[in-house]
Amino acid sequence: MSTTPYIVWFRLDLRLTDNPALSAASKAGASVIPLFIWDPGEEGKWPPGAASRWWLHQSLASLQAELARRGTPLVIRSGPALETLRSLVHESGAGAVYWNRRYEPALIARDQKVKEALQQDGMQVQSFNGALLREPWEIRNKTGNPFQVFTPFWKTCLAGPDPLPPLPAPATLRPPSSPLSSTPLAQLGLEPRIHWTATMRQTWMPGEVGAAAELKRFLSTAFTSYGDSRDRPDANGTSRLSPFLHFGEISPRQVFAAMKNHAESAGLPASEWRSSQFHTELGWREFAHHLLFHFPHTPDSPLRPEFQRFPWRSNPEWLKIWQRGMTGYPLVDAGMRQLWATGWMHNRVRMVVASFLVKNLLIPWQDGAAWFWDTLLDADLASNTLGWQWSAGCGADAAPFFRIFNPVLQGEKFDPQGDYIRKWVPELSRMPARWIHRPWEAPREILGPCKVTMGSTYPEPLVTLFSSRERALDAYQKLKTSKGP
DNA sequence: TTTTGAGTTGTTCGA
DNA sequence: GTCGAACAACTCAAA
Repeated sequence: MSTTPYIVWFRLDLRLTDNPALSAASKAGASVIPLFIWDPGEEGKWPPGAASRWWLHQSLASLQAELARRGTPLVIRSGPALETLRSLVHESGAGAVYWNRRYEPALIARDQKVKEALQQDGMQVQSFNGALLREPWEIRNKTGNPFQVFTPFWKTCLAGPDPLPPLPAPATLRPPSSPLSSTPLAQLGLEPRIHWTATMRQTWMPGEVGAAAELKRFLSTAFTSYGDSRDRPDANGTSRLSPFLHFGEISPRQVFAAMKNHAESAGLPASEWRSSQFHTELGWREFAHHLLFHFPHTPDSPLRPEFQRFPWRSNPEWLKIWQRGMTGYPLVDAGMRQLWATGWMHNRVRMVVASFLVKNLLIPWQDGAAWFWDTLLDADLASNTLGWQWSAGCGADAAPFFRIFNPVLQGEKFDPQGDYIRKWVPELSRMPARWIHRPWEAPREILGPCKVTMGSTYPEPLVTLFSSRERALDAYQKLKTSKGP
């Protein structure tokens, strides 16, 4: 064992269980100094948005409490990472810095610089994989290139050995001999000044404990009703693990292992649970990171270069109407309002609102991605980029451009009773299921008693589905026929 | 080496 | 009402 303390630099791995950097440091160091550094400026164009900052605050509070319980207080500092690390090394006499990797392009570059500089200082520096089942550089197709199609990518991932079982939380953490100063969490200013987080507080319990509870809740349905109910925004059928996974309050290895155990104890054959729809969702998370790593320009630019020429039409007014959930299409509006109120939106509805923005309104997908980035609690650069490029048809293995969701049909199919609409668009709550997804077509004798006046209590549709669809297909046609750089 | 078939999440149209 | 075809283009792997 070393005679110096080891710094564990916490980033998007805010947990004690299955934390490779923490486990390694607690074995090797004389003591462990858990550190969190707040410097959003180092995250390039993608510092955490308002919703993410709220979650981060709660999650840090939870980590702080867990570490305090073990007698090893979390050190919180703000400022440039390298400078902060160097001064903490100076104060504490630490001999090593360990962390778990991040995959955002700006942070890969930052971490590389930090690593080299600290090594030149004579520090031992080591990074670990705490966020993915497979590292992006491990997976290649037969020609040695990164995959751009999901199915062969995931098949290749699964062909390798199973991920190692999750690490237990270190049994004991030895605190440094003298206390180190720490910035009070509140001073980071992560929580919004205006108080709009009441619903989020009721909906979520950020932190490692909350993550474990959410996983436990979900497991009982993961192999039975998930396949049927995951598409139903009117039911609580999804895993809701995305924010916990993003902040690393639970690792994909833990989820993988829990699913495996649960399936085996239920006597489910491996072939069956490995092809279960939720298991595949873990694959999409991996695929998103794979793509971001190999194609680092994709948060801003389309993966398919010809889409640079696509005739998007920026429209700040329409964008605002979409953001506020006032498009006149109930499913779109319900989704956008759910997002605003809770920091989360059902996956099926995310696809519908994205399709509506980029296809029916022809607004650049980057505008939608930016809004999701600011408002989603689970905002994740890899997943957000994949999702929007998939929706816009300009990404890897993307939806064909002509696949344009019809929000009315999607509503009638996946929210047949209209319960999701009633919850998030209360001005339509009296509408019968027959008309709730198409109120502008409802006869007067229905609207009246339901206290709905189109254009007054609820907006008229912003565009007509038919003509906006034609316009999108026409724009796409032009893209195909125009040849250019 | 070349060819072939399949590929997360849909809609519309016409038979 | 139901059903298949059309709606693109390209990646990837298997034949």
